Amino acid sequence: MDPKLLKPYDPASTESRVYKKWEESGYFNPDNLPGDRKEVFTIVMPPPNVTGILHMGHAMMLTVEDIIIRYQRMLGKKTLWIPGTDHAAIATQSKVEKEIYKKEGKNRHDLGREELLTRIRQFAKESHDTIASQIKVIGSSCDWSREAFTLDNKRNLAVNTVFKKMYADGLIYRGHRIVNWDPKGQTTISDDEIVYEERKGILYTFKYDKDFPIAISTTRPETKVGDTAVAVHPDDERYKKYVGKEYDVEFCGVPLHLKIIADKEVDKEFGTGALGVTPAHSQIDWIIAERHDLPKKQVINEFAKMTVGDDRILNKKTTEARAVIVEWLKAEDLLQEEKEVTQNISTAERTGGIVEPLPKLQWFIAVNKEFTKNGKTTTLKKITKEPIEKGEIKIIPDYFSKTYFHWIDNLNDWCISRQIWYGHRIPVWYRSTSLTAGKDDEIYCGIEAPEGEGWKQDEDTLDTWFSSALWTFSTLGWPEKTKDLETYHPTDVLETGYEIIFFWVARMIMMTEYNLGTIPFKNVYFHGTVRDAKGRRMSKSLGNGMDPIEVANKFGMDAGRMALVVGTAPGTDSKISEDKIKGYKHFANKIWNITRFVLSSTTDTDLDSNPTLEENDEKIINELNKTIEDVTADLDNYRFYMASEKIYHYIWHTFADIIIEESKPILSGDNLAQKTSRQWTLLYTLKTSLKILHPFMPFITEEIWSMMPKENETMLMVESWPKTKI
RNA sequence: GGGCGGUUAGCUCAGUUGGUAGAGCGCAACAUUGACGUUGUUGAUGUCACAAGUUCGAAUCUUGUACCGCCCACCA
Repeated sequence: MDPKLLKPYDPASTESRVYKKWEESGYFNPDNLPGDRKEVFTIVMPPPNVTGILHMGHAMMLTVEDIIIRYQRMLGKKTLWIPGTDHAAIATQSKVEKEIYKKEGKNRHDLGREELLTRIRQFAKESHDTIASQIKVIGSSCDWSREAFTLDNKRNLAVNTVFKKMYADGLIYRGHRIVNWDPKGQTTISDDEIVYEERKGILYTFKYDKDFPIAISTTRPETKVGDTAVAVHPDDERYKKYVGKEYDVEFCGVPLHLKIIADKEVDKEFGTGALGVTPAHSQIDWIIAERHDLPKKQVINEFAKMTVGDDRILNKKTTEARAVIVEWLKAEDLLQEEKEVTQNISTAERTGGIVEPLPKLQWFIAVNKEFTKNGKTTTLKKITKEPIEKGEIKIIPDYFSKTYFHWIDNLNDWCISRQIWYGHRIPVWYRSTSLTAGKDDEIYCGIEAPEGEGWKQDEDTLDTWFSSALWTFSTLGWPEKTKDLETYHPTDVLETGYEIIFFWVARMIMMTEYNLGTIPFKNVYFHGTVRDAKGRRMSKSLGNGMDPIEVANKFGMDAGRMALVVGTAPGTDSKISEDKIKGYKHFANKIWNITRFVLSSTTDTDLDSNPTLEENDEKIINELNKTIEDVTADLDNYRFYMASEKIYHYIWHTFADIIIEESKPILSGDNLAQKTSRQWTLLYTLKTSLKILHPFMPFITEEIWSMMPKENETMLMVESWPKTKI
């Protein structure tokens, strides 16, 4: 018997050694797997952001994916799990910018584009290395030889290829529209990057001028200097007589020309039933202005400061200008009412800055524009929705399909250009000819820079989710026609958190359907959010985060993995505590001791001998078979939380508490037939238990496997999943 | 405002096609030192949120109510 078994199990010294052994075996790479494997099984890892270190949520994701891939590998499939990381454009750049500012007092413009990018790349590399080592600590059996990064050369080729194709199809366009501007991050963001925060605000009701006939209500009086109309509902009897009339007023020193218009968008019941139209600083007002051909006057700039007026408000921040204008309204006796209201304020997800709607020339993806695919007219919206509707892609748990449809139905064009430097630069070049000096009248979109003089590339980069949307096929070598792409795509399951269903899952489906005409994955499995023992989100500010590495050091990653999986149903948030993890550390110890008992009492037993089994032992084997069947069905149906619990329960409360206990008198007795039968049964049960536990607790099971009398030449990770027949 | 979940033992949660409830932790008592004290045995605790309905039978299906959580949304 292995001398290590005489001491308590020590995960710290075991786990890294076992991982190295797996890596050296080459079995993470499907090309090296033993046997003839016809069926293929693929997972592409959701790439963690290179903004820092992994947290327990990542650990949960990696654990579930590793369970799936290890199970499928043991089923005899050719399994590929591609690891990777995400450049996370805005998140990474703003993090590095912040650090540089803190240490050196310099901003991005002090450094310049190239220098900042050099610094960010350095940071990203370090972060990547940390993440890669963490992924290994968790035990992930992924193929490092195929590792990808969303911003490496191959992925850049994929991004540019897609951009060019969509541009040619008219699905990517440049347009002057109201976008979500983040004054803090100095960039546009997409609708999905907005986080609404409920705050108290004041709804002011006032008249622009003593002689103006209608009072309006707003929470942002400072934007009113940009008003070009007042809109009322066409059926509103109170205001009908004013429609079509035009007025000139001076509003806090700013001359305004206001037209009274009728538009059905206006809610008669809200406020005074009249809406001051600020085309340049409100999404809906922009649309109304388009309908009525109103001028769009921008009065707020990229720094959220006023660009009009006299020194009372000019160059003041919007909030300061608001106070000035309210004072002015009071002084002029124009203010009729101040009412406290709760409102949802838009903030930028990454920086927390209050989003300022601004009109800007940006790049968009047209989700409602028709195009032809396989001879059929369709839209991006349709091809994103169909695979779920038709059941080609199954979502687990399925109630998320409803959320998915709801999002698609309300989807607007996706703003993809970002005014930051770290990311895929937009593959578009501009040139002005001598005839139209100063105006870019020539545009070129291509994978490489165009020939000829005077071309200047677009300064902007792409939304990080653009490159992530290509992930299942860009990681397999697309646009090249690689063997990998042919073999491993579509992938089998996308395992990720439900919070990125729109950001990522939907866009992957959209981009894969558009570019490849196929689904990116057959199943989507959503894990829940990992929360602390009190149910709070883990965060830096609360200081309640848990480092997976510390968990591994303190309890062993096997224990951490079990704690992350047992009792955590898909789509449901779960709580984790040190107590829970500790319980599974005890479980690891239990298995260790079971092994010690079994191996020390079966030194002469040969599993190949197939002795005639006693009735009791037949029963034991039957019960084991029942467990295998249950666990297999659970794994096939993505019920990892149940499979893990059943195995735990079987090993501890059946194998150890019942089988081993009742074996003691048999083993020390003198009925040889009974004893031989029981020894065989014990060894068989141990061996089989290790197999079914392996996907969940890979380290300790592989370690014990190497101590088994005959098995030490092979590796458990490539053993076959137990069959119920003996 | 719209949508989606949840409400089961002190705590955390299971309960896959309807057959009068389970696990882990915790708690209580007892045992025991040759697999394991990171142990074993035994035990207690639940009108399965509430109401109505379908059914021979409902934690499980239907409808409604209450509370909690989450997501979405251009009422200024």
